Amino acid sequence: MGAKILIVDDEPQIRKLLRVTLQAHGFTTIEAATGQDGIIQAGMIRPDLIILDLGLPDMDGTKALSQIREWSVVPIIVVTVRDDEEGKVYALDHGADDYVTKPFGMSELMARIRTALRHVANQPDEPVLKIGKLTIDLARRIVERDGQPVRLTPTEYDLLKTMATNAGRVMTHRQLFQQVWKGQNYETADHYLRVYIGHLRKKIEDNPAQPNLIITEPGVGYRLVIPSES
Amino acid sequence: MGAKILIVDDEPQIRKLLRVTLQAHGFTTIEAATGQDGIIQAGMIRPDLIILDLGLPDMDGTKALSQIREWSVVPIIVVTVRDDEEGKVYALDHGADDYVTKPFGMSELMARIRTALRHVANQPDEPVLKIGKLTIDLARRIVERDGQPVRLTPTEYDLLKTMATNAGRVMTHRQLFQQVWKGQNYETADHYLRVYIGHLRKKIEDNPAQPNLIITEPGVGYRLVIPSES
DNA sequence: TCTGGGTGTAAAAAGATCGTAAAAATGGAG
DNA sequence: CTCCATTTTTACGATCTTTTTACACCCAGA
Repeated sequence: MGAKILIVDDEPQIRKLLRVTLQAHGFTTIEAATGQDGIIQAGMIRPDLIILDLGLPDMDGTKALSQIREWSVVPIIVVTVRDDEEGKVYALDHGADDYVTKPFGMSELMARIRTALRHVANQPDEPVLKIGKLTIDLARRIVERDGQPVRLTPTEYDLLKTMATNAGRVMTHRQLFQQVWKGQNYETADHYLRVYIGHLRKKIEDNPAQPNLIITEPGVGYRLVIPSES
Repeated sequence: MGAKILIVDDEPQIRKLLRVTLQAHGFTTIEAATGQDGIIQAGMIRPDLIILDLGLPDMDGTKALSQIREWSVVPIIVVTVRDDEEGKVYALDHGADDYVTKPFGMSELMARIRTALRHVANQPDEPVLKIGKLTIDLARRIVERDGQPVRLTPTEYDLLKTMATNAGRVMTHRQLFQQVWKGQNYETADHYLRVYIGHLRKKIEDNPAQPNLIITEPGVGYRLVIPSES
């Protein structure tokens, strides 16, 4: 996942424990020992989640909570030794997204972090390749040319995909063949390629007879040019 | 505020306690004593939040949790006597938004309810999909075409649901089969698909012979097109 | 001008996949 | 047990892809 998590706690051993565990779960961690520093870091780094200890030396943790909430909706999980119900209610009503009492189980905290992150779940951007007037949406398996969808057969699509993911680079006959016709022995290979390159050109080139997208490198292979070149 | 809250708990005295307290705070309450009834109520009433006891007589509470999560993003606060960490992690990772252990303080629960409601306050997520002239109400399990209800068998519905929740995207044969025929081995799979895609087309396409909703991507799978495309 | 490797189109044959109807099996309700 | 809706299986023709075959091309170099 790799979300950035800001740890605001004055006890070094707690910070270390959190840091190690979080990093073991694939998160990136930033640390702050004081409320003041925590607020600054929250503004600078823009973490995806904040773990906030209420028992800070320089200021009341709830103060830090309120200050961060003035401009940010980042999920904040409050972690504290105080177990009084009043404190929980206060923190939750002042913007905390969860409240965990020390000592807490690490796996529970991790689950609560996942839950909090889920609330702001904006699914990661889909990989969309853009090469000139060509758009290739790998997740949706959609190819568009000037916004118009282009119908491709599986082999055509695979071929275009491998060239697009290596756009600007020359792909040798052998490389293309092995990527598209997986695990078949190289026989009439470059003839297949010629046929399918032909199909592709007919479908995505303005003028298939004079291709300016799929360039042939004689004796070597083919190359999908990226727009800056002509 | 007046949010509707569904209470799913088999103990009448707990339900009463929750009902009285919640109503005192201005909430509207609905009650269910069993998991089965809870799931039905969740679909019928569309509560703004659900309080779910895991210790239900008729079914495992986590089962109910998962079922509701299939079509709804309503906040669910799990309330239970079980205090084991494993259970907490499991529930949180399966869609619960919070986990409170009995006995709990009422004011804390109220604060956690307010926090949970805050999360969905600014993202009204209707569990109703609209794709062209097709309307799919995931909560009520109702499909309409031009306002006319469409009768679907369970398998047909599951198939349409998985395609609709991934509208615009190509679903491979394998993906569709695993979603709809859960945990069966891939054998005559794509044949089942052909048959059921045929059924669906007959029921939702204007002209089943020339489908413009469920289009087949030969060699790959099927795609439910979203209206902007033709 | 002829020759030959590498290349580009077209269209055929071969092969795989797809759509439909309808029969057989399954399973739940009464 | 019987009925009925649904699912699974069977069968076959239609359609789409891939592979194969055929031939024209361009451009060196002899």
